[in-house]
Amino acid sequence: MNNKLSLSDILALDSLEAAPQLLGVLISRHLPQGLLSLRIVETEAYHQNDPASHSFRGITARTAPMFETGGTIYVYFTYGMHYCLNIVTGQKGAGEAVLIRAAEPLAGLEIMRKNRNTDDIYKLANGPAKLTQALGIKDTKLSGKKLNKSSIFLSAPENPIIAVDVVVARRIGISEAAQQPWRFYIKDNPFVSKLL
DNA sequence: TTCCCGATTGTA
DNA sequence: ACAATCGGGAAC
Repeated sequence: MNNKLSLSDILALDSLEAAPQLLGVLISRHLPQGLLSLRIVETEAYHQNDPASHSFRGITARTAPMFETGGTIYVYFTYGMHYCLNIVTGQKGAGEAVLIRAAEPLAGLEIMRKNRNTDDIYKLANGPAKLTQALGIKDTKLSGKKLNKSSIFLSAPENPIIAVDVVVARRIGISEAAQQPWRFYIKDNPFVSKLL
């Protein structure tokens, strides 16, 4: 792994390569109430040749953003009540994305506490739908928008994650048949979604 | 048009 | 362990 890659370089990678590289990267959102910022600590890779991926069956109205160029945002609605945020990676037409599963809150804590209705900092964004709640994402309007050209943007970390601190694990919430070790998280980080 | 189920979370 | 809750996509 190479931590000298720029963000745009990372977004151009295959999702399996990009997912671990996105650990430690800062994700932020500008809201009228203020700036929210978090450090990504857990990701999962999805790609077109992957039965568990929404892109597996091709382009639809919902999944079209997954087939856009790296840096596009893909937001989907699930379980009748939750939204999850993905960062599309790779080339246009590839159908790849990285699900942001958990992050460490850095700025805008009071706004996130209000959005999540909890004071526990460890529970603000330790799950994909908790993260979107913390960020105030309540619909799929951001899906198809570009990072850094919308309210959501990424920025390089001051202290990049080193490869030895990245743990590889099975994805969560995926049927057994499609299980693959395509989840990545920062070792011993207390803001990850689960301890397995 | 009908039916099944999910890249989850909070509560019992 | 399980209900909540509804849109997407496959099947009819």
